[in-house]
Amino acid sequence: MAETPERLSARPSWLLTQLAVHAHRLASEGFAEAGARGYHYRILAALGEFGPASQVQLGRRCTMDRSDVVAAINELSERGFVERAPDPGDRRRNIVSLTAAGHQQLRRLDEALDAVQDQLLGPLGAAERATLTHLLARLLEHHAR
Amino acid sequence: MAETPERLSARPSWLLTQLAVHAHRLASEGFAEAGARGYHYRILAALGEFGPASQVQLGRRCTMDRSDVVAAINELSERGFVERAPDPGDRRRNIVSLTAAGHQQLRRLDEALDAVQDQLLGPLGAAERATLTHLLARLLEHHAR
DNA sequence: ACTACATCGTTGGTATCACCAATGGATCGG
DNA sequence: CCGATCCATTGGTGATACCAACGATGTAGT
Repeated sequence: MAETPERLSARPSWLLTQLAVHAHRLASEGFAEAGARGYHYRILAALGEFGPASQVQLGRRCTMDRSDVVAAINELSERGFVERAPDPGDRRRNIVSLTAAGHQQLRRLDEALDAVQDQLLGPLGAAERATLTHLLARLLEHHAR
Repeated sequence: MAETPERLSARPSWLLTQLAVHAHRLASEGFAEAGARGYHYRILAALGEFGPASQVQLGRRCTMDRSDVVAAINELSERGFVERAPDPGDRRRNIVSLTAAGHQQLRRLDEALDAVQDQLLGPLGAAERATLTHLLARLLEHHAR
């Protein structure tokens, strides 16, 4: 009983979106322990890898809308993880950069997210994980063209 | 430029959730042409495959919260796609069933969703699609245990 | 130089999905 | 018969993903 209709369970779009729900839940739980959420991690990750950036740049790198970047940075700066400074070369822009506490938070969230991968991929062996990752990466690149 | 941080792009949870965004967008566009959304399709699909059911049953089969089932059925019944009738054998329950128009809408949405699968899986060959589907199905079953 | 256009941050929305708590009516176990 | 449970419903919340519009600023065309 409580069977899922085959119309759903046989379709890749269903498998993908439903599994994403579980992935999102696992990640959210990990982030919540550090008082963060997905958008915060994206911003911190982009700053940690590419260095200080404008908010539009962050939006592009994180696949986030500009308005959502504003809110995320507000929250991150309230907690002292990032700093906003006016760009002297272009006064329309803000330059957002990581603080020391921000680096620390990023490392913390990194660890939490690593644990999530294992939970998510659960019963899959190393070769299967690689296959899945590769297929997903190809598809994502195709759709993000 | 506009590169995605490797912390994100290298993680299966990121690939999965981001690809799910694309899948959801494609499906939503398909559904929108018929004036529907995901929850509506789930309910129609469950009714079409398993026949009339109570709302709790529908919630279990569609992975939906009871309160969301209420709202979806309200909208579906306003459009004449489903009917609510009291269960004579248990007056706590409603028996929800498909109308003729509901069957037709289900077929319509089925076609739209089939087209979505092709768009979603884009560049993948048949064997790759099967591999991906199989891996996703195994993981989903694991998490839905 | 002046005008038209584009860009950036910001505000203030909307939709979808997922989930939770509480209520009142109905049913069932003991 | 009474307490526990089940069901539908109401009324919320949070996260993600969007969109439109505004003012300030910068750039390009003429």
